[in-house]
Amino acid sequence: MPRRDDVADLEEFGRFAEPALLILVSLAGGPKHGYAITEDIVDFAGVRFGPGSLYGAIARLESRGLIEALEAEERRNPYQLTAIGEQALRARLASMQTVAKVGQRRLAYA
Amino acid sequence: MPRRDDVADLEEFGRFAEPALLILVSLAGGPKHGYAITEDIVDFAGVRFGPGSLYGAIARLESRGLIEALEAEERRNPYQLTAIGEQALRARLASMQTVAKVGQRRLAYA
DNA sequence: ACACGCTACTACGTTGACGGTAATACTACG
DNA sequence: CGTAGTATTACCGTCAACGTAGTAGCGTGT
Repeated sequence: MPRRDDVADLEEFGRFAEPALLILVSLAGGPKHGYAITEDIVDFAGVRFGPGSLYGAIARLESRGLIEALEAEERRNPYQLTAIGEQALRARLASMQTVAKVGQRRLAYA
Repeated sequence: MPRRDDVADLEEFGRFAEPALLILVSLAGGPKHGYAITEDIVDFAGVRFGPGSLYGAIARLESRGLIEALEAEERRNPYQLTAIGEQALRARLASMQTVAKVGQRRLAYA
């Protein structure tokens, strides 16, 4: 039962996909390789990244030590969260929720 | 220019300030001019934007019809959310919370 | 045996959002 | 009258985001 992105038009202001964050969230569910991450993100966020966005973001996350490569099997390059990456994700999600709550409270009184 | 690998900077890995979103949240609390928006964002998000980030983002938001200029008083250029901007913000905050919840649930089982 | 789609990437090029610095100008305070 | 705060415009470099194209193995049907 696929829930299509019917609000995609509204989401479409600017670049707001935030590949890096979504990749971290995906890896929070366990190690995955690139393609599996893409599919996972489609499932939980309704956004599909092209290879350019995906592997670009993965490379940046790795160079910053937020994720790390596991041993490659066949053509697959699996990655997992590092301890730093997990901490960073936790902090990031918390501040996201704070902002979201502030915004929603303000919208309620508007 | 304090660029270049500040790895353990958990609060901001990469560019994650998202001026546009924070400006919309700020304006959800009522019309404001640029400087007031900056100070408001410092209060509720703990982030201070330089003029380049702020007025750049404002210009983009206006050209996309998410915010609109009010009559200027003295040197101040106040802005307010448009109906589209409000809808967009609502949708955006909702999807942010969804992602945040998925992430936190996954981290809990890790 | 061949085409087709799915998997899983690599390589490359563009662009514009982001964020910094500098400059401007007005006001208020001691 | 210098300094701090207010409020903005102008300018510019950088890199994340994102698209497109190409490569290549595997499986399934016809």
